[in-house]
Amino acid sequence: MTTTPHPVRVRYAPSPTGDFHVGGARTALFNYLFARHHGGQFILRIEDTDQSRYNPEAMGWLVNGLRYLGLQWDEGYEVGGDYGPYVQTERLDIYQKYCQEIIGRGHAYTCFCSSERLEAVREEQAKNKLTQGYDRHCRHLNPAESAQRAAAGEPYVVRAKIPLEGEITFHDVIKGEITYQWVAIQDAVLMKSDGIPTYHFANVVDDHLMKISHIMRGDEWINSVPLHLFLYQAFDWQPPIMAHLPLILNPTGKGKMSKREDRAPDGKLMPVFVRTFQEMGYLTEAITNYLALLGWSYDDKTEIMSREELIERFSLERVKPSAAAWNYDKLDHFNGDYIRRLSVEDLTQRLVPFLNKAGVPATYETLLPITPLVQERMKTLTEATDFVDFFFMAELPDYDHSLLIPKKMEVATVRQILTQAQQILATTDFEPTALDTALRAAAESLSLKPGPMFQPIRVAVCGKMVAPPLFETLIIIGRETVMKRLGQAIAKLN
RNA sequence: GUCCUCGUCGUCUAGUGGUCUAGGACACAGCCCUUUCAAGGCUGCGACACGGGUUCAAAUCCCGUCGGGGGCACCA
Repeated sequence: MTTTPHPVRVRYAPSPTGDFHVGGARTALFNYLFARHHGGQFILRIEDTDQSRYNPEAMGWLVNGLRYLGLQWDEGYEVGGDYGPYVQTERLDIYQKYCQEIIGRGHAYTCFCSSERLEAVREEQAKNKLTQGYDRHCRHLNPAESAQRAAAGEPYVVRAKIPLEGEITFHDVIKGEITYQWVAIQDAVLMKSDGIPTYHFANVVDDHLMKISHIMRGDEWINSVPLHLFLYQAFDWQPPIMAHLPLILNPTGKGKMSKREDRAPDGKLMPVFVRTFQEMGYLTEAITNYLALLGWSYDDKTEIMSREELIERFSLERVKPSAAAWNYDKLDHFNGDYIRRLSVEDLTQRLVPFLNKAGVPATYETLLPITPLVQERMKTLTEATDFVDFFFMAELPDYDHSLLIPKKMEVATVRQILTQAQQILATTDFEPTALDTALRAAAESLSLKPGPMFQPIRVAVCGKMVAPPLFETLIIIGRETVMKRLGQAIAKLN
């Protein structure tokens, strides 16, 4: 087996081109768990070598997302460290230096082909159904001559001089042994014509310079490993241990998880950005636990695990090689579970901002007694609004009077129920046992079961069919408001 | 197309030659509890892609087929 090098240094290296995606979050989480498990360093490096796709909002989304997920990095962007800078565009001179070195070592060459020519080559290849790729047109140019042309200002890129034959085999901790024929590998661009390195080059140089011990990244990168290994060899560097994480697939299992937030056939939003999950009220603990289980498992039954347990138990050996489909239902279940595990105080505190944002003027104090009534009914924090809004309204919004009438019940009966309720609630102590006794007795006197008796009262007081338990609700709302709403309901029936 | 890779219930997974008439979770169905909705309890439905080997014995090893996913940019 692979011995784990010490110290363990792993990195999450996103590029600031868009919103922070759950796929990236899972990669970051695995790196984080691995680092913590081994007492190593978790590093955040920014790979912003694509000037054209740079999105100024991306860094904010990233940093907020990582904070929300509780993935504190030890070194890197904003926190610094001994191997900085950690933003690639601040390391351009470093790449230039190594670029000259690899050319000098004869493992890379300058290429003067225009993008027009490259496109033409590709078109020709496509037409003849040949393998796509650079035709190595400039590979055999005389180095001295090339240097002269470059010095004269002719635009050029630098390409890897990939071996023309033979094969390369490497070991991936998750996937095992993998072999590629060198012929299948392109003479990839290392340095773009604007002097900025490509991902491949910057990534290898940085991982080496930053003493990265393990590379954990999405499976979509595995095809670039031969190129990277070529670079390590060219520089005579020791490559890190590789671990390619299984991809996250769409809920349907078809294709890698969408980069955009679409709606399901039933109209429900299917979030994919960390920020959206946060806004919808998914708990850090829940989403993190769910994410950990996408591709990794501890045993045959344990699913709910605290951060500490995750750190203690995580290992690359238990990461599966096959892709996993995202399951919103299961995430919801986890979130509901974690919500129920929260103390009433904690949940109340977390709920207030969500309610306020939805326009419900709840405060910690006013919400505290209500929280226990709704705690076990929520899957997400945003759902709380529907359960508690009527507690905070002076006037109930208009609702259809038919809601007051249970199926198969006469309007006259409903009127009776509400009138009875009015009489009882005018005098009975607002205390659970007293209410229970009085209202059940009333039901019996009307030859009704408690259910049908309570339903019209619930609707009258809450304005909706589904609401928290009745007696507790009545008590919190208070006699005065209850009496008023009962009166309004009766009026509605006339 | 080509290269790489994956293949256990609908989904997430346990399983590394016998303890598997394949275990758990989500979802679904039924029942119980019950003042609505939940939560909870119980039960059920439901899988080793297929075909060949190897072996006394295969979900587990080998080969092939089929199916899925990913890559093939001066993007990462």
